Amino acid sequence: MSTAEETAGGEAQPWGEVTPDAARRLLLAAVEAFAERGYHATTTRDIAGRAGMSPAALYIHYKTKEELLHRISRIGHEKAVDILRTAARAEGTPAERLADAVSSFVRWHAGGRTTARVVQYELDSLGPGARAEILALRRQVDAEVRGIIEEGVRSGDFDVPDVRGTTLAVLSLCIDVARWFNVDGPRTPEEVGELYADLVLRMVGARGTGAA
Amino acid sequence: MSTAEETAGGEAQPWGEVTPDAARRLLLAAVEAFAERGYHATTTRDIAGRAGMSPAALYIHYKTKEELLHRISRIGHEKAVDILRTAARAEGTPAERLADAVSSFVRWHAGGRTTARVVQYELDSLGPGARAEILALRRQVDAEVRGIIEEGVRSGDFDVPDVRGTTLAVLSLCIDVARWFNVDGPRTPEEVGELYADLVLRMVGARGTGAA
DNA sequence: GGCAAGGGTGAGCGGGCGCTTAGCGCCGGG
DNA sequence: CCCGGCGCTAAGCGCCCGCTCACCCTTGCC
Repeated sequence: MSTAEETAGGEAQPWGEVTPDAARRLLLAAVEAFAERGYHATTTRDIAGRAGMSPAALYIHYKTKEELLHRISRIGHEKAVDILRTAARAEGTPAERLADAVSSFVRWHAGGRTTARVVQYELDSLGPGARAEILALRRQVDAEVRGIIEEGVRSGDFDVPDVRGTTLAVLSLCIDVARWFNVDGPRTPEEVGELYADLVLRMVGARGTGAA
Repeated sequence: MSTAEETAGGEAQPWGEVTPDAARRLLLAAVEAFAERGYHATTTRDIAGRAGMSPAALYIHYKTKEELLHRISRIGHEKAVDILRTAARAEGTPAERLADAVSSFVRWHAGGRTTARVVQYELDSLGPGARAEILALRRQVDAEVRGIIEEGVRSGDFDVPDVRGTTLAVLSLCIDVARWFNVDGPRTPEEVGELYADLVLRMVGARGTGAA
């Protein structure tokens, strides 16, 4: 709520639940570093330095460097599922709910690009156990979007020959925003969210909304 | 042309132009290793080992590990520009050319996922000079696709309110294929190419083709 | 005021990294 | 038959990595 919960990039995040304070600062520093240089190119000394602490301090709160990535990834994926679930369970036509889901999901990827980058692109750096846990959350993400599209097809609002493939494409489009979005670029997260909601409605052949 | 130019994954690549033979084997080994584990997590010992050589052999043909990535990235991007340029300069309606460009670009990302992954996702691991060179090639990629869309808008075949944004979305969709495509999955590169060409034609509001 | 507990530090260990160097075997030309 | 050069290897250098350990300073309870 307050600006104290935002990073320099202006991203409000649900890191408030992470305690104690030093652990949260380390997690935030790790998100920044992983997003900038990638997990493997980031050193524990760099993370600790960004958090204003000595290299050894990291190991008081986290067992390994990988635990940091795991924690970040799980919190991020839970947030993603939450965003999509909220949109999917809302009232309104399938088209309205799909547009809402896409625009808020895109806003999250663009506005919280730092976090989203780590969440979406550093999955392979996790060990087998942690990766399996995250993949389960990803299946939930897929299921929420597919649910909206299936409902639109049943009600006749959408025209989609390949539901699974189209779901994949819609999610892919949203996720890739984290790769190319630039905070200093010409578009705001809100503008990209609107544009993408429009494009997705076209992809599912929605009648009478957005697409002329 | 022959199977000798293909990797175990079955990807035919233009690595034929790379000589001598040992240099090509090292480059191929680097592509595989970078795609599997990422640039920073790959060791020069691993690359040399995959090519069946000692660690020191690498430095006879390449000055640094980064030069390997640079070479791979440039060859890959040149191929990408070539694919899109060929489709853009072909004969036919804008819709036909856009569908062709998307389906062949997607086939390249899916079929040559190993190479495409390195080309699309390891850009940040390059130094400033090399990155600038590659970014110039990326602008050519963008220009080719934008050109087709602009032409379709002028001729009235397409309905696109935001040409730059839609171009970005189309390319983003294609590129992200390299992230999620799985050789052992249910879809062939050709099927994904067709599906995506259809989706893109819907995104640009193409009249009378593909989208019902 | 004594003291246990816990967050923090400085120094450093073992190891693996990118890269170098001295030298070996093979092969074509005189 | 000798030899120069090239492709390659074995060994290893210096560095920095993830992580540990012995110790310190603050805080709250009696």
